[in-house]
Amino acid sequence: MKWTDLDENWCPVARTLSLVGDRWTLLILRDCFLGMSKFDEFATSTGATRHIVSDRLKRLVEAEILEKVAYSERPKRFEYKLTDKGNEFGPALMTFRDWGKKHLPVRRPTHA
Amino acid sequence: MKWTDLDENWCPVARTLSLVGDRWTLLILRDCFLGMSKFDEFATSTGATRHIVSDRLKRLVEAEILEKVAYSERPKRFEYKLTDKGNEFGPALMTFRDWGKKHLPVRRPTHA
DNA sequence: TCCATAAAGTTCTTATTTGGAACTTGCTGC
DNA sequence: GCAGCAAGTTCCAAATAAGAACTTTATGGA
Repeated sequence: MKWTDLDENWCPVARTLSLVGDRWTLLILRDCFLGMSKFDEFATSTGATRHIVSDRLKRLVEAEILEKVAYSERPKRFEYKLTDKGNEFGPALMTFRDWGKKHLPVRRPTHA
Repeated sequence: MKWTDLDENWCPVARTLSLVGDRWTLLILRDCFLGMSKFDEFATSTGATRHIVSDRLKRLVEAEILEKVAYSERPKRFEYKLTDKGNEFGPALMTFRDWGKKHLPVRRPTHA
């Protein structure tokens, strides 16, 4: 079964997962909430390959979770901004954050 | 980059994703909250292959999100129960559910 | 002029994960 | 002793992801 097949599933959790249910997508969204908006920022911050970043941003724009807006003509440069729909996903990431903070503490500190 | 490399990441969202950040894992957890507990229930309900179900359950048990308990000796049969740690993940699934209900309505009704 | 750098992607090849189906094991009941 | 169930495992083919290099459009020097 392909995960895009979940998009008409009876369960709203499954439908949500069909769209954002993979780690790279969710990490990119986290970065959006941290204020990032550019392609290379996402690539560097998440550690995903440029290929993946490209693919996931495309999906997110298609789903109207992000909006692609030009911040420079010549050379054409774009940034990605959360739409209202995207912003409303914030609480979900906060539950992930809280659960992670409580149940998955870091053993060895990471230096920034 | 492999997603298990995220488990010591500075970001609690990333650490959470390293553990549960894929659609099958999250669907299995959804099923647990719906009261399911057996291998075949997960396989049927999620549509994941038995291979995947086996792998994900192993991970979840290892992470102490689920607990594998025998409900029958001879033949040995097991069920998977949410631990306290697992139960506390409930709010995350609820935010997914709520977001899905609001932003991803089903177009054509699925007949149960 | 020529070279370096930057952003935002795309392309390529190789490795890893999935998908799908069949097989296994230990028992129960007919 | 054959069929069926539950809980997996094994196998191979197909899909996805990883990693690095390349492209395009433009700016800032030396």
